[in-house]
Amino acid sequence: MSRTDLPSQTCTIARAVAQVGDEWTLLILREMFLGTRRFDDFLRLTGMSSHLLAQRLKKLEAEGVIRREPYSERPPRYEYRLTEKGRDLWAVIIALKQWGDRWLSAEDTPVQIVHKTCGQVTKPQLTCSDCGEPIEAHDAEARLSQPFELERQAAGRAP
Amino acid sequence: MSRTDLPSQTCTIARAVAQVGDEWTLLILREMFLGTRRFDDFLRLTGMSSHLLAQRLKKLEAEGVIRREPYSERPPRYEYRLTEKGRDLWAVIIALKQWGDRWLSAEDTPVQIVHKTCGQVTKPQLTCSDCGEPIEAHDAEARLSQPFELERQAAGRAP
DNA sequence: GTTAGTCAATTCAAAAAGAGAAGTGACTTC
DNA sequence: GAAGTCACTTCTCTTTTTGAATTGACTAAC
Repeated sequence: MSRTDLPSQTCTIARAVAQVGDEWTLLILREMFLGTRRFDDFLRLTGMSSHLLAQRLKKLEAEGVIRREPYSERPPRYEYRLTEKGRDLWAVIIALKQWGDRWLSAEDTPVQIVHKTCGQVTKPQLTCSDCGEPIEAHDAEARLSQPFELERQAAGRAP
Repeated sequence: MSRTDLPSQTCTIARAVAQVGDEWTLLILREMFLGTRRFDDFLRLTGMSSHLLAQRLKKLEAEGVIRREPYSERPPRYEYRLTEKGRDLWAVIIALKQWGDRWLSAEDTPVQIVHKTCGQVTKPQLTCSDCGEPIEAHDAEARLSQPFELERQAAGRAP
């Protein structure tokens, strides 16, 4: 199986990975959340090649994660903005950031998150939607749906 | 700049992306959190090539995300387990899952998360560590450290 | 005591993706 | 009218990925 088959999987993690789970896409999203909107700023700030950037922006637009908007007619100029679907990826980027801050940083974190509502610097954490307590890997148990369970048992075997 | 330069960046998101931000690594992590431990189960359940799997497992081991442990001496057999650093990536995988469930799923979610402490099916959400309220992109403001800000201004220009 | 099977890989050739430099077109500013 | 900006596209070269086959150290079945 190749990466191009990921979108057709049942697993929603695999599908999410197919849409945004590569190095450059994640960096583009980081820049989006830092307020970057323009092609050459993405180029400059991510260091990726223009070829790749153009390709990824097209893919993200086709998926509905970002939209391309003219901000000048003459000369024709475009900028890129997150859609609601795109903005919803914030949790993914923040989760990566928290992990990076904890495990990969020598000094202080390069980016702090301020919660506008309460005004404080915050370290967003995952909490249970039911009881509100913070939740980590060992507090949780995964329960597979029956179709998904069957699909997994069948995987990799001759039919 | 190539992907191989990502680990040397100041940004902890870029560093995190360099360690775990690719398609197959994210799928391996999904399997880890579902309890998969053995080489051929990863092969079967992710559909990736054995070459890639061996390579990624080595990289993750070198980074300290997983560890390789013998579970049988004769014949020599190994299994892979998450380290604490690896288990801490749970938030990333869950964030991807929630996004996938919301935006990419036709039917019910294939995987439910049960909070062992309270016994309920939960949809983990990011909350502010200070006030405890749920937090999303528009509630937050990024504040860059000065060194990082300067690095960004300098990026892509001749020195 | 062969023969088949399991598991954890490694090897190899072909195909796909990425990197880096250069070029393009529609303008604006000096 | 020359130079610069922005949003790309094109080109070649290199690296990575794919997919199939193979290996080696065993065990279990006949």
